[in-house]
Amino acid sequence: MDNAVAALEHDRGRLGRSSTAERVADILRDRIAEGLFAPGQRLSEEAIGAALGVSRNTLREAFRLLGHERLLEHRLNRGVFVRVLSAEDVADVYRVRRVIEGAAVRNSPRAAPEAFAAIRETVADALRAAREDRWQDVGTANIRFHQTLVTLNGSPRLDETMRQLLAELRLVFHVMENPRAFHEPFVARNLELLELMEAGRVAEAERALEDYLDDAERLLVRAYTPHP
Amino acid sequence: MDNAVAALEHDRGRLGRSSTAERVADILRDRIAEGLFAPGQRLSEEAIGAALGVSRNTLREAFRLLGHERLLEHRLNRGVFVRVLSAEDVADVYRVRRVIEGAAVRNSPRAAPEAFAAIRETVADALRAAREDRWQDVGTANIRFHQTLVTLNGSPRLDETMRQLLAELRLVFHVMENPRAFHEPFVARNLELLELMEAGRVAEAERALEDYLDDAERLLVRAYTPHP
DNA sequence: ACATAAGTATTGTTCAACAATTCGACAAGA
DNA sequence: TCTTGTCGAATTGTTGAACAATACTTATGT
Repeated sequence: MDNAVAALEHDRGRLGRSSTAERVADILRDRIAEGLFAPGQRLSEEAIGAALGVSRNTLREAFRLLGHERLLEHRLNRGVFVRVLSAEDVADVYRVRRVIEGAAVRNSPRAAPEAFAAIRETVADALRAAREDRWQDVGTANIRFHQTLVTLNGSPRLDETMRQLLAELRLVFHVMENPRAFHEPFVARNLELLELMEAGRVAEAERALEDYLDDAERLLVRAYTPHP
Repeated sequence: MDNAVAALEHDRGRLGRSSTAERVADILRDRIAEGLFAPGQRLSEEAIGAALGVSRNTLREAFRLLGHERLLEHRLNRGVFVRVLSAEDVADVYRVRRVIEGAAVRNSPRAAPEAFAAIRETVADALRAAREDRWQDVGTANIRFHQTLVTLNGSPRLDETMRQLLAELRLVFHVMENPRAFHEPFVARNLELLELMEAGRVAEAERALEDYLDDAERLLVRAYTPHP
C-alpha cells in the first residue's frame, strides 16, 4: 500500500495545471496555430476579453505568456499582435533546428529504444494521413516527428525549446497555399532518416537531416518572398 | 551630424523597453542573481508590491515574466517562489550547454572575426579580475565568455536560450562557498579553448569544451549534494 | 497640400472588493 | 495516540471600475 501511494508521485504534475489565464492562453495558442488569427493581426483586449468572458487583467496575463512564447508581439501602448516572422526569423529557426536536431541524431546511438518506437509512430501517422488525403494532418505528423526526434537528446529543456520553435513555424506554414506539395515529399524522407538512425549509420543520418532542413527552409523562404 | 543621428539607431533597442512590469522584473532578476532572494524563498505579492510601490496586478505581470525565464516557480494559489534547481536540473542545463556550445565550437571556422575579439575581451576581463582578487568578477567574466562563445553560432535565438541557461545557473552558483576555488581554474581553460579555436583546431577545441563542461558540472553537483 | 491641433479610442496602471484555495490549529471520535 | 473533520486566518485568483498616458484619427487653419 505504501508502494501505491509512492506511485502517485508520478501524477502530481496533473494537479496544479489550471488557472484562468493559462486556459485562456491555451485557447489563443490553438487559434493562432490553426491560423484563425492571422499574423500581424491585432488582438484587442476589450473584444477578446468580452468574447471569452474574462477580465482585462486576466487576459493581459495570458498575453504575457504567449508573448514569451514568441507567438504574440507586445508593442507598448499599442497592444498585442500576432507575430509576423521575417525571412531572417525563419532562417534563425532553422539554424537552431540544425543544432538541436543534429545533436539528437548524433546522440541516437545512446538513446532509449522506446524513443525510436515513438518516432516510428509519427511516421505511421503521416503515412496513414497521406493515404487518406488529409494533408493538414500529414503536416502535423511531420511536426511531431521532429518534436519526437529531439527527445533522443534526453533533455526536457531542449524538448521545450523545440516545442516553441515549431509553434513559431506554424505561424509561417499558413503561407503555403498548397499543403500537399509542401508536406508530402517529406514523409518518405523522415522515414529514411529514422531507418538510418536505427541502423546506426549516424553520419549518413546527419547528412539526411541537413538536406531535409535545407530543402524545407528553401521552400518556406521562397513562398515567403514575393515570387521573382 | 547626419552620422551622429545614424549612430542613434544603435540605441533604439532601449527605447521601447519600458513598462513598469518589465522594470520590476529587471529589478527582481538582479536581486535573485545576486542571491538576495534565496532559492526556495517565497515572494509575497503584498510585501514586494508595497516595497516597490507597484500594484499587485503589475507585480503579477512581472512574476509571469520571470516565471517564463524559469527564475521563479509559480504554484497555483500558493504564490511564487525563487526557483530551486534539482541536481537533475543542473544536469539538464549542462546537457543543453554541451549541445549549444559544442555547435558554436564546430561553427567557429565560419564565424566572424569580430566575435573572437569579443571572446578574447572576456578572457582579459577574467585575468584582470583574478590579478586583483575579485573572484566574484572572475565568475561573471567566465559566464560572459560562454555567453559570447555562443554568438559564434550567429543565432539570436540560441543567444537568448544561453542567456536563460546561465541565469538559471546563477541560482546554483551561490552554493559554492569558495568562489575562488570554483572560478579560478577555469580562466586558463577558457583561454586555451579560445586559442584552439583561433588556430582552427576544431576537434581539439571540442574536446577541451567537453572536459570543461564535465568538470564544471561535477563540481556543481558535488557541492549540491550533502557531502559523503 | 501640409503642418498643427483637437478629439477619440486603446492600452497602462492602480485600487478595492470578493471568491477560491491553502495551511495550521484544534476539537471530536475511534 | 492517531486519524479525521472543521474552523478561521492569510494569501492568491479574478473581477470591475476608474484614471492617466499614449497612439491614432479627424478636423482646422495657413
